[in-house]
Amino acid sequence: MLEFIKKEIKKAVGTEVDFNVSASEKEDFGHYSTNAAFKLAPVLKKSPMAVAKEIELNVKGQKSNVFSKVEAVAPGFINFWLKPEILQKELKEILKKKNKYGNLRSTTYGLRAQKINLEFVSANPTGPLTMANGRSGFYGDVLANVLENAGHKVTREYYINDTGNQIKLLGESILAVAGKIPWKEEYYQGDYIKKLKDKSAKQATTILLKSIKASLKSAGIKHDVWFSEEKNLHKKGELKKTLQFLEKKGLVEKKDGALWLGDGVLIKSDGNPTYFLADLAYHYDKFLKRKFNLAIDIWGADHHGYAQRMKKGIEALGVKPERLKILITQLVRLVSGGKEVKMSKRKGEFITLDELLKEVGAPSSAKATAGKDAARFFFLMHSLDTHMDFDLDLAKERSQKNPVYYAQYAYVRVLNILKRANLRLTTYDLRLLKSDSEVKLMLELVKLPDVLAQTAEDYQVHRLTRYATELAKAFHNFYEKERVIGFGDKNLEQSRLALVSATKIILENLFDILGISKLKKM
RNA sequence: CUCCCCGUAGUUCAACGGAUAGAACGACUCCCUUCUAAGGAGUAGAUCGAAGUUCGAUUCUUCGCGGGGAGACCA
Repeated sequence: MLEFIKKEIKKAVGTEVDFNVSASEKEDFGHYSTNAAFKLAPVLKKSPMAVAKEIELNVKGQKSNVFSKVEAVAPGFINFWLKPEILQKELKEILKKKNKYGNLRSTTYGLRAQKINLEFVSANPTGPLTMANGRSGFYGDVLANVLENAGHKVTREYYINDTGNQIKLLGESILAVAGKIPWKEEYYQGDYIKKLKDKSAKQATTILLKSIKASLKSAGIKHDVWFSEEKNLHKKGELKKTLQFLEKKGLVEKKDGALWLGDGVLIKSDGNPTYFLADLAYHYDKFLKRKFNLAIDIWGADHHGYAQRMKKGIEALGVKPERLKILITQLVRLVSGGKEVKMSKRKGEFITLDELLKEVGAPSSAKATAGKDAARFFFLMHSLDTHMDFDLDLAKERSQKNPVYYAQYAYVRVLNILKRANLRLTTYDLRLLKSDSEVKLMLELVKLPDVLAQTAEDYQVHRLTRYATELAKAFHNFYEKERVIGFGDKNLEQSRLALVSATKIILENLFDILGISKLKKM
């Protein structure tokens, strides 16, 4: 819809200039508004208001005018009201395309389909998944959905660091907890280590990885590829190959008995490879062997300092650094009783993802997965840059008020109406839909493609949860104001049923992308 | 010491450089003989400070103040 309106306005603007169109938040500002006059004013050396007036006149003079009202407003905004036919036509489009509405593959958004590798979670198999892993897990899962919906080919990947120092430590920790070797400060603690007694490091890794997979499954987070550092890189000699590749290019230096690439060590003076080299080999694999156009890595803020080195590293591999996008998620702080509780994986002090899902679940619900939706929505509401404060007690208390239920309840209401209705969507006349709440609902419904397109561009996934709340609000409002079934007017009833059907479609498409359950009853 | 992120209603968070800064929860008023009140209508309530750029700054720049995170031959 935005693109469509922009095109219309562009005709009236004439001059080539970059401007914005956005859906208005207030009724006074029309359905949509633009800042085109502000952008054009310096070019024409006129005041924004004068330019706005001119554009207003041009729009009004157009033959195929799609607006019922155009208004230039001080200091230079132009507000647009869509003709009802335009909205009605779009509503028909929803009813026709059904679950394909919002799918950008077939639209004019002009996105070039890319082969994308999205790597997320990738927690070391040295302990259970924590709730912080949940944050990047939910985010990555939904981002993948959004990118796929935009027509990209997405591989969801989990990189398993199943070799190296931390695995060695894990093995020693198990022995130390059992009293077989002396204790060291850096060892892992926690009950789960005790349960692993008599297991070798390798066995323990396998067991822990299994539990990680189980946690992700119950959280509804999907991965396509489980990439083992040990099997897919070390055993295949990929580190050596990558090192040779860099040496051939003359980029590797020897200093203090170690091999360096820039300011990063590739091979330690004891002859062992570093994580950096393994990571380079991994990205060599992503870009040069598997030929992804774009790799998106989601990392925790505790690794952000490493991003710069990684970018330089892949540049050394001959890959343009823009092809690697590193998204940093800020850490989740755990708060209890107003005080921060330090989480430490090593010390075994953390809240696992499993615990979170269990605690946040609504007690009234019989469904075991109830917490899944609440936790997912909670994390997805926040931008990745927020330093979230998470109070488990508060979360438990508030979980019943989680906005996810607000959205799901709207869906339940939709289903109830349709269940009771004698629905024959052949006789409806959308022109009958002109009350305030009906128009507002329509305006929300048609936003879906815009919201999805923007998110596929800027990765701001939290926009989707906001949209879900706004859409639900528009529907609840409509539900309250207008009766759909059995109020006497059969024609209007059919028209409203069409509107409700369209709402069902949009909610379903949105829930699918968010990974939220489509509850039939609440 | 250097670098990165953050600072917005009582609380948790939104706001491509745009209009009267939005939601949710909490507080306070109202609304269930009608498709589930897990709902609706309404009230009160906020940009850390100081300069600068701009027609316009929560947003950009600089400097403070406060919080979080980095700065290994760990991963």
